[in-house]
Amino acid sequence: MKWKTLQHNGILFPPAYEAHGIKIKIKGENVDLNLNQEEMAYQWAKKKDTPYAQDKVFQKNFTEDFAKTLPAKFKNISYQDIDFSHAYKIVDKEKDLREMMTKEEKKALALKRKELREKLVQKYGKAIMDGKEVDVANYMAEPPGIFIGRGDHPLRGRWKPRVTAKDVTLNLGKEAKVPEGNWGKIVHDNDSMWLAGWTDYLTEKRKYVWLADTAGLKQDRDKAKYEKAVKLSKEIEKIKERIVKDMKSKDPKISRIATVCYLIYRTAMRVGDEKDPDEADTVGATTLRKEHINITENTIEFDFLGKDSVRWQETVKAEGNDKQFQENLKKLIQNKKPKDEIFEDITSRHVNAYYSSIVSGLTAKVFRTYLATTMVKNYLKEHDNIKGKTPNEKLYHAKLANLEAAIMCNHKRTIPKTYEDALQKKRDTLKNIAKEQPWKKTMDALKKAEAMEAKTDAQKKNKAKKIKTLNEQIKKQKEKHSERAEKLQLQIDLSEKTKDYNLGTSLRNYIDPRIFKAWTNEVGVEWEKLYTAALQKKFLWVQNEKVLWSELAKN
DNA sequence: TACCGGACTTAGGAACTGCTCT
DNA sequence: AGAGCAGTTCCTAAGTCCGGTA
Repeated sequence: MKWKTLQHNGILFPPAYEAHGIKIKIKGENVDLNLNQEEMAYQWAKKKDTPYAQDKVFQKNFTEDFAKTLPAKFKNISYQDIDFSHAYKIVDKEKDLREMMTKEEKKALALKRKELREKLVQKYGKAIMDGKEVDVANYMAEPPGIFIGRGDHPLRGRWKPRVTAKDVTLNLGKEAKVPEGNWGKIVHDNDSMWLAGWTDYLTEKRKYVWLADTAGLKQDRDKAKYEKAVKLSKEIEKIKERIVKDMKSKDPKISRIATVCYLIYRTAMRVGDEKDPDEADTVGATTLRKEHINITENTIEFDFLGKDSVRWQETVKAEGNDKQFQENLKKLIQNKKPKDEIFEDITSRHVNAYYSSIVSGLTAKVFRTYLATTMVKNYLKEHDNIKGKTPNEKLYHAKLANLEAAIMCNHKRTIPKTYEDALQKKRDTLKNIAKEQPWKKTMDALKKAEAMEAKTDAQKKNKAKKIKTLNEQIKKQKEKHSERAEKLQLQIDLSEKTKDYNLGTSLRNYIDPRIFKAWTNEVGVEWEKLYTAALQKKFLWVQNEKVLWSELAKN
């Protein structure tokens, strides 16, 4: 049971589509559009300048769904048959109007948006769970639109229809007042955390409305996740021994399971669950195929598409226990074809059953938490001559630790289009800063003061005072100048190092926040400088933890 | 064991905000 | 003061894990 009482105001639906008077032609013939069809055309037009619009599968999928809504004679049209030029014109015009708006108009519009949002949050953004007010995360139903998957998703370009109240199930306490609306179903499932849910027409996946990270229930679970990783770290030697032993097992199935488990422990790879055929072809540890690995004399090379079709390229040097691992892999792929799964009949269930037989509650994903957290802890431990450094250097240092975790978890990002230009600009600015001498004027004043004639005691005193003040001023100016240069230099360095890595995901989901909490306390830098306002709220539970770096650093 | 589907966590990129530098 | 952009939040897709049923 997760709660006793639960009250909320249901969910909000996106506004109905407003007609723009879009006209289209199919094979040269004018075709009238109803509101739904026009909405589809409008959404397509909004995508026209993105790479999606050039994607053949995207075009074909959209055209098919669009054709389904049209008269029978258009059933078999192809993308090239449709003339969207009027829709494109309308979208361009809207964009122009937005850009032509004056500062004041933009500001007024932003303010209006903000006010509306605040009003809606008042009504839908709060729930009362067990007598306490808690924030709701996503209280709005997903708007209709063109499905954009990641990688080669077979459904990309298809139309995701509008969700209405009758599609939605609300989860409320028995005592709660049912919010007004034509809801599909009301349930009182106090074993669940969701407030509302519906099944997505297109993907046939269940969608949910959840509480925000700030809710007590969420905080407890987040802490429990990191506690699991702590438990794993305490038992890691035992686990490793068992896996290494079982990799040599005579029972081929046990050996296979142990080999996948070693892979996960060694690389922080995801376990790799079963997938639907109408999803992008991505893999994890248990679903790796022969074509994804290459074994050389003393390495194992991995190259495959993982979650979100992010490429995972890694070379594992086979040393120590890795030798057995390498041997097992070699044997496993021996008589297989490139498309064959390396671990054949092994699934995530086998892996998790095996792990939890060693440590209760242990599953594959805990390894990613454990490995990312350990990475950060060890990096900070090994680079501990930091206390005398500036706050900028300390934070830079923490971010390098964060980067280690991101690399471990393979949190890659596409390099931003403006990356090179932005970096060059920073380099140029740094060069200019080096040339600047903002203390020069003060220096001149100092020289003048020094040359000043002073006869009486009062004059001498006055002169000395002036010289002292100017010297102090110069010192301050120089400090400020060098700090500015230092800050920019560190920024440049970090942006080069994190070029294609995304630090946010590991910070949010994998690194035990108590590590950075203890470390920032230890070295005297603000914890808040590492975590955004939203993350500070997510990790509110950390505030009640007594964490000492000296204790954490012991193991 | 195979398969299905529900519940919950993790994920990258788009959209937006607000801060810094000129 | 205003532009430009870095940092942050939002969005929702895509995973993990597990219970249930045949």
